[in-house]
Amino acid sequence: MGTKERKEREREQVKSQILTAARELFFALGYEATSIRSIAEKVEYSPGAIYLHFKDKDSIFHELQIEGFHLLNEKMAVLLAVSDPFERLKAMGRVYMQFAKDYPDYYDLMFVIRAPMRALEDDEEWQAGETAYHILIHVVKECQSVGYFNNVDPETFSYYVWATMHGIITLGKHGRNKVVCEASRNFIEELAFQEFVKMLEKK
Amino acid sequence: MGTKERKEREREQVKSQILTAARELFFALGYEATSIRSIAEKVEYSPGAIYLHFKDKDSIFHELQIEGFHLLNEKMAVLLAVSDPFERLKAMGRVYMQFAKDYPDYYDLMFVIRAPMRALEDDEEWQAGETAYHILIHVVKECQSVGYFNNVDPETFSYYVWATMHGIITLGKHGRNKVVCEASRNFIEELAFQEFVKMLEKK
DNA sequence: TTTGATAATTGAACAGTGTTCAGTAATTTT
DNA sequence: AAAATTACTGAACACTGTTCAATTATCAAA
Repeated sequence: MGTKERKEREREQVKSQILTAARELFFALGYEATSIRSIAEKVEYSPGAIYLHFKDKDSIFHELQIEGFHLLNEKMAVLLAVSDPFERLKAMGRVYMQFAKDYPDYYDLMFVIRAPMRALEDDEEWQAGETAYHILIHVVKECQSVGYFNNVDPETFSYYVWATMHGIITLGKHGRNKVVCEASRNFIEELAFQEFVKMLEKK
Repeated sequence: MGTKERKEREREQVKSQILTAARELFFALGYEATSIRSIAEKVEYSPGAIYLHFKDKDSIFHELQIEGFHLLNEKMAVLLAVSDPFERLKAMGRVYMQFAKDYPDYYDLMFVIRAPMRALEDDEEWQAGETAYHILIHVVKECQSVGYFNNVDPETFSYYVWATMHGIITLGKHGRNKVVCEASRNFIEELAFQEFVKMLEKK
């Protein structure tokens, strides 16, 4: 009697439907504006039914967050094609920036929005989130082995590199600074990135 | 017949009371958790009365945001005591970082939270927000005049410097990355800042 | 096939949010 | 004292996330 297995499958399917609806609404309306009720309506269930598959709103977006990390890791795969360590580091910056530009909502969920992060404490799934950072540390170490970044702790330096990229990505995005108008944002971010690369080259 | 002036004064006073209540609640509970109703209760008015003095919730926090900018500008005053341009630039970074640490809620309101920023579009009061950035550009130019940062556009470079500081400040704060646990956050941010300073020194 | 148990689903309710507005109360002017 | 102006209230609206008793559907055993 494989009815139990089938039920299990059906449950997974419903859960996946909810997740799909949540994803679409999230990309269209953002985190705050995506309500449980709107998700429920999209999958044609009652609001209460959502809570049969997810503990709360956060845990829905936690899954989307994990998706984001996996997607970022996939994007990082192109780095394998770059053999020179420093070139690879630069390419990594490019990929990271492009990811933030292509999926601003994922980026917010992963690195800006406070709420859903709680959910991934003491969680092995966080490995997905760690990976990119570990790759960064690895690449930095490789750079050191070919003469870059001497007399520097690779972990600290990696964190600094990450922070810089994060700053370039988020400074103009949130709280439109007027200093940089919407139109020229991409441009100045690109320039800031190039500035950063120039700095790295001289080390 | 100074009744009109008195009424005006009374209105200002009530507005200031509301602002004070909002500020206290905001620092105690954060932006989201500070409700119009809780503000109203604190000043012993009905919720509707708030809207006699402020257009909406955003415009209340807009005023607090301006406060934050003014406070930051005040903190920047110590820079006048530093004569060497590069030392002044470093001190500016320190002040900015300390401000973010001392008043994290102000910082969020000013540079992270999306919502209240809308309110200060086409607003002369934004000058308060511009000031610090203009000081930064000025200091960078001074640094250039004594041999630092050659062959670099000062505005772009300033933006890059700002973005780096912003990144160092915000990366660990939002979405506790687990990569850096709560306890060691201050430490790694300090190290990242020092790393940045080292980079700048070599330019 | 009917019964009893189990699982799935609902929809109303709770306590909260920002915001509006008709109605009331206080104040000032005539 | 009456009229006009201003200040203020509090109920209501349309939302939010979340819970839970009641209902319905599904399935295993008799």
